[in-house]
Amino acid sequence: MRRVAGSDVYRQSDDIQPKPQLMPCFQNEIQSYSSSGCIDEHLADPFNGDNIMNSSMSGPTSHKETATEADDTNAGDGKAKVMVSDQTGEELPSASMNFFEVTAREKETERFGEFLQCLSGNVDDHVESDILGGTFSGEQHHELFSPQRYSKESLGSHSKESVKEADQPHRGIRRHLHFGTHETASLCLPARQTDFESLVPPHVETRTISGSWQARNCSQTAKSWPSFSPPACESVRAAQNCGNRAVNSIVRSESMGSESSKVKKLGSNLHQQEEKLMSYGIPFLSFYGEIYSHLGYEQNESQGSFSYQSSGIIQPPCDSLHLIPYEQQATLCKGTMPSSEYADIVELNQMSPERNRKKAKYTIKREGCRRCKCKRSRCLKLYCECFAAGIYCLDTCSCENCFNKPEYEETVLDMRQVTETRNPLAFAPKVVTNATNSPANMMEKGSLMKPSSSRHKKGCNCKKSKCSKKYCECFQAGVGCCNGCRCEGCYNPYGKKPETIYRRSERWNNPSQEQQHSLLESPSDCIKAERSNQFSSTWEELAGIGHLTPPSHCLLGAVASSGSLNTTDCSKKLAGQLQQESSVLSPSGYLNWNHSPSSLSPKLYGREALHELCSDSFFCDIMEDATPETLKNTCTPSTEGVKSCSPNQKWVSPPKIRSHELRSGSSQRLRSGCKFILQDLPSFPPLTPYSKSQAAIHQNDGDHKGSTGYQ
DNA sequence: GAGTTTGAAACT
DNA sequence: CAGTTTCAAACTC
Repeated sequence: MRRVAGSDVYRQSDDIQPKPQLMPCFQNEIQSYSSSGCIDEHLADPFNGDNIMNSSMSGPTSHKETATEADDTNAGDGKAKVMVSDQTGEELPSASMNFFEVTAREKETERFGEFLQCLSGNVDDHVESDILGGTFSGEQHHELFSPQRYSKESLGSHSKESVKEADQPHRGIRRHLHFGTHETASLCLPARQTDFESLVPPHVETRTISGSWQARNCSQTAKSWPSFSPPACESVRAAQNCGNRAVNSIVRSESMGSESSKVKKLGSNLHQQEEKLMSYGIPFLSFYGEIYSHLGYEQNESQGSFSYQSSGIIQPPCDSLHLIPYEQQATLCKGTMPSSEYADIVELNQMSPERNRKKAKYTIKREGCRRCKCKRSRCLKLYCECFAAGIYCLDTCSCENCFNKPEYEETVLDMRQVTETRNPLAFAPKVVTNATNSPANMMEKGSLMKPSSSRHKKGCNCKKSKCSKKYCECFQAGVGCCNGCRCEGCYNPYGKKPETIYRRSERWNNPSQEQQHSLLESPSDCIKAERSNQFSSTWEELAGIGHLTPPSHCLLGAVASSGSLNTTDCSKKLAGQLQQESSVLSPSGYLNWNHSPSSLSPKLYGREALHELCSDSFFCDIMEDATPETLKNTCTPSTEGVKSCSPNQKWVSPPKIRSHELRSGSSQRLRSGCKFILQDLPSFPPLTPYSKSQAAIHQNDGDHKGSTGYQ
């Protein structure tokens, strides 16, 4: 019997019923200002119920109808029940929604004025007074520690609070800043986007913020929402987006036009305020990031450069889709080119003029219509490109019964959690990129943006497409197939799957390994043996460092990569060594960290995750070219040129480690793995200055000792 | 635009 | 963990 369409979604998430949230989203506003070109519109535009409904219920799907219905209802009694029906006509549990009432709207407008005031220089007053004054009440404290509740309240009950707090002018903002102040102490950034959204009054769309949940999550430690590595943090995809930007720059420059100066101005102001906020540990990134990304785009695209001019606090938005405003998601999504659209562009440059034209037409066509078209998944499963990418669906999507919208934030978050429970790396970047790519490498194989050493994290499993069509994830991502792929008859133009597994094993330069492999009869045996050997350890040992900030994450990754170490002791030793090495690798203390901190939450990462993270493609193939010369010269014996453990190799590791490694047949592989992890994890934008980060780590260590951090 | 193919994701 | 089903994108016509 055929299952009722979409029923699984509800089965899975009985508690995850769509929870329409009425707070209009800033992101939508950004989206609209971009098109209209003026952010001031939002500031000046008084509360507009229609807008709210339209924005919160926007979408090409049935929600629009729902919105209309709700709006009508709203006109009657100020409340609306949104009945969301799925395809089968089955009525979803409705969510009763309290809409903002007129007085509340006015107050919210006032609050937004305060918000703006904060942005223009008074933020620290609020924060400081709270910090110094110790104004945490028990209730507030509870709220701070109850993201779930807070999240609901921040939206569902926001209107009530608006009224209730109407005569407490600063409370709204201050209360939310408490979050930040508290975090200053605990370094637990808000676990929900709504926490930060709450900084923005309801009539200001926070969709930019909420839509970039991944952005904020990137700034979070592992304690917070676990899912973030979305393409948001997907450096490769971001790189593709950079490519997209090149294509879309004209569009954007036209759409933004003279308004860019306003955005710049606001961005500048925000930058200043962010620095203040950041000094208190308040995550201002999301909001700022959106603005900044606008600036970045404009600046760099006009210069024809893909590089970003960092503020010094935030790394190039180019590195992460999450920093791309919702509007720009739309723009990008017009060519969302999840993976290889950019490759199409690259391809354009290489093709004959005639084919170029044809391809260009194709690309443009795709740019105009690209987004998901989900019908049954409600955009809450990985089938959905948007969901999988960690972004909300846009109006440009053609999906039906879409719940991947800011107004269903909790549903989305819950589903992400469910998805991550199933596969902790579900939202991790599908393509891992060598962080050390030189421009030359970037140009290699005709790929402008796609480093030659990029590999699909998991590898494809193509049977019929020969990896030469977009059915193939590797091809789609514009990367070559690797040993991690299980494809058959690979003909990936970006790089065929290496012929034998054994050849790869030689790279480990481990005599014992080679010997071991020589005993294996088939490639599959090699795979199994190698994998089991490589990844026999688990991350349980590492549970204590899951919430550490990048440098420690690096260590975590490095240790994790040392899968062949089977004893905790060894891991500890290695950790010690790696800690030293890490300082070499990244003087700044910011090691490239590709996966979201939350994604690396030890609780979620078991053997499987480790296995996946350290998949062959992730590990083996890139290793050679992933290692920078400095490392090769110092502690990397794992080049082709060094077939075995050379006594002449100069190791930078402490003698005790070396002695251990000399005893260990997998020492070199370990090192290689470690280096690889350290190097290849895509850049994770340092969200705070190093000094702050270090202080944070220090503080965090104290605060979180004995805690796995993740909840 | 409809129908088919394909392979990932989800499910059993 | 393997086999099956579901799903949506990619592709073809």
